[in-house]
Amino acid sequence: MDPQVAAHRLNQIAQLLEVRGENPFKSRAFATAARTLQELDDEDISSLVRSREIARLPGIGATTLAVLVDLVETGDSSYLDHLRETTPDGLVEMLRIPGLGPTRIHRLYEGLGVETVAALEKAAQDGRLAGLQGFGAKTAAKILRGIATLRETSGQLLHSLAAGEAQRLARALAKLPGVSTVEVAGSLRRSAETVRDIDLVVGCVDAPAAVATAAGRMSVVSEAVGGPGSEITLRLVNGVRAGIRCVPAAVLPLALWRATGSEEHCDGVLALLRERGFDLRDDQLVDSKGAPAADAGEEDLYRVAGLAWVPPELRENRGELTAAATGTLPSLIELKDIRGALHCHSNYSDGTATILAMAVAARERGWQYLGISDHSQSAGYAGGLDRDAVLRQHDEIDKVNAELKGFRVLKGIEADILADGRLDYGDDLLDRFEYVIGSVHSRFSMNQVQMTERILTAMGDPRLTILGHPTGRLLLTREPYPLDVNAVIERAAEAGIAVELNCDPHRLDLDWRWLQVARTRGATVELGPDAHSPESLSYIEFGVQVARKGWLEARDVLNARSAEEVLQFARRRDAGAGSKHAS
DNA sequence: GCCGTTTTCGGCCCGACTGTTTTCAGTCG
Repeated sequence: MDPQVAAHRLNQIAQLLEVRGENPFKSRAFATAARTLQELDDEDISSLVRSREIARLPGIGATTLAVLVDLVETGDSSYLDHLRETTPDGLVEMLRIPGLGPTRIHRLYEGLGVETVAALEKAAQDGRLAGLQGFGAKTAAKILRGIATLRETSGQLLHSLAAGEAQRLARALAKLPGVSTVEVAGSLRRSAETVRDIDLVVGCVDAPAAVATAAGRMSVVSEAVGGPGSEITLRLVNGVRAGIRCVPAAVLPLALWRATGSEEHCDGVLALLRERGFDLRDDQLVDSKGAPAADAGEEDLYRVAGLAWVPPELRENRGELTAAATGTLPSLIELKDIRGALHCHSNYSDGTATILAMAVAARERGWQYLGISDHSQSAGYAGGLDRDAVLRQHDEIDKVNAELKGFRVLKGIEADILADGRLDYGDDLLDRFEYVIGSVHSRFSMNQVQMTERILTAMGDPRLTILGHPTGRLLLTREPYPLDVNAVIERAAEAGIAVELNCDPHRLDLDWRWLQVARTRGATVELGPDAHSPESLSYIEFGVQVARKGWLEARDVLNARSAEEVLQFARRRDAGAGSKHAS
């Protein structure tokens, strides 16, 4: 039993309990157990479950253990089956509509017999919803907007989820007879933040069509739609769609190139090829006489087109062909360039681990420093630090630093940017931090003028080092708040403030399209894992991929610098603003 | 449903915002 599959089942139980109106803590207990499983590195938890050892993990108790035992022994959960049979399918889907929670979903079901999103839409349109006790016209309008968002985003997957699915599917495909290699293509290879489906290219020893047929019969497949012989579209058991293209191993590199896209980028390259008398036929590079060039790879293709090789992340037709033709492609940042992280939480606020545990995990990643930036006092929901807690934390950081040789923990804070643009502590306390991240966590419904003014005001504070998750978006669930991002980037470049690329896979904020702008304007970018546990330090890996997509080089990135340089960056800003005050 | 300074049941993230009500419930971060 794969822990991810088990976690998925527990989450399904949690959601069903929610919409059935059961004790919310019961639902949360299942969600907590699911999260515990998600964090396991094991490929298979069967023996852990059979020995009952898994019950020693936090959040797994008698009932969740019974579900896991059922899953391992029968491959299914009779409890989940029972819940599914007695709960309309549409209710769980409604949880994804912003502004609609379990209680109201339950009331709509009881009061109006609404069981599906379509029926909900109808009730919102014809006035029945607004007539229900506790509901009104504004709620109806908000729900209709929410349904529209749901439709736009349904079927899309976060990059992080899709990447995991793609790896699992690739491993399964690699085991089929006649398969030599499996490569991830499409928007996933281009490191898009969300994807509609997974594209894989399969290199075959012979008979690609037979491999495609076999792929359609794998156990993880619920439905297979055959393409023209060697192509097949799969719908997996968990609803994810995957396009599989099977090709002779010899032409894999160029088949992969084509399947990687984007279409506009490929069309541009092909046009240049044709200008020079070459073409691509059956995934082979051919010259004007139609003779195929043996073993041609991606590099050869670009070379023949008169271009430098373009990294997959950049293939979006946003100037990369011109840059490749003139030798001005950026030297993209790599994971090994990262020397530390600055946006991390500890158990002082809503993180799960101690400062020491976080620091040790960071050191194991080969980093030289870790900045702890817990929430500030206004963030009550996240256990924000009051003055005493800040002072205690600084003492603890001093102790950890004395203990860890050759590694440094930095004293940071993620201070809320309040509604009026002030940072969430008085000046004397703010001065005690070695750097300050400012983030918006409340009052999202301001208009663009107000929100821009609020953030620009915060950026006027000389203590602000980094602007955290600048647009507040949550991918597939919450739109960014309205903001004049151009003005913010402009100010960041002028004032020497770093803008964050928050690396949490749900955020990836700033958007990579804006990173390209930030780089052009000369603003520094910080890659923040926003880690709440040692494991989530790995979010930096998504961040680096997205930073590459935004054309960033190591020199553009704050935490690709040493701890001393980071502190200089923070201090220089302080000093500069100080002299301005004096004049 | 899970957990615990702790042995048996009460607490579990808590305050702001929104839209509904006219004092509060539901949702969200």
